[in-house]
Amino acid sequence: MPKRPKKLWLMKSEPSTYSIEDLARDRQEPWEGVRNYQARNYMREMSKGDLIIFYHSSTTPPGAAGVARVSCEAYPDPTQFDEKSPYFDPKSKKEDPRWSLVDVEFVEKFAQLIPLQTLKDDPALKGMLVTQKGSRLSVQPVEQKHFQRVLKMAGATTKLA
DNA sequence: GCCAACGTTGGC
DNA sequence: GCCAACGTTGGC
Repeated sequence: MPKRPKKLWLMKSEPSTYSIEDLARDRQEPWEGVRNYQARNYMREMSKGDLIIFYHSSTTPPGAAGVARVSCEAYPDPTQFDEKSPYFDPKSKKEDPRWSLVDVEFVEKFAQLIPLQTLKDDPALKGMLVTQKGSRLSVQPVEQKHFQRVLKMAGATTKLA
């Protein structure tokens, strides 16, 4: 198998639903419930080993909370077929599943959350999707220079390969 | 709680 | 295929 460079991502979660602390406890978690095609397509591009900035949204303040890692290739999200799940999708067919997910494993929790405003104020992060107004996408690609910069701001121990 | 920015749905 | 209505995300 040829090695390919790791891709880098940012994934948002409301900490009241699932936080970096929850992931630290669980070690690994299926990223259920993404119901946006663009976000789904990005998950389908992911490979085991890709690194993720774990972002806390809809909280005060929102911001980058830690680092996670993709732990498997995308597979069908089982909650789309579960009538009792809030993520149930009656239009999705078993033989042609509409929604995918990846499993995500804990890597590191930042000593301190890096607030969105701090990310926005840093000229080195100009162009990073999450700092742009109206960016609602819950799964986004991150450029290496931006990922590296966030790690540095956080004093993170994680190193890019 | 408000509302801007989008994505989705469905009538036509 | 257009687009109005509606729903959701997520910062503030």
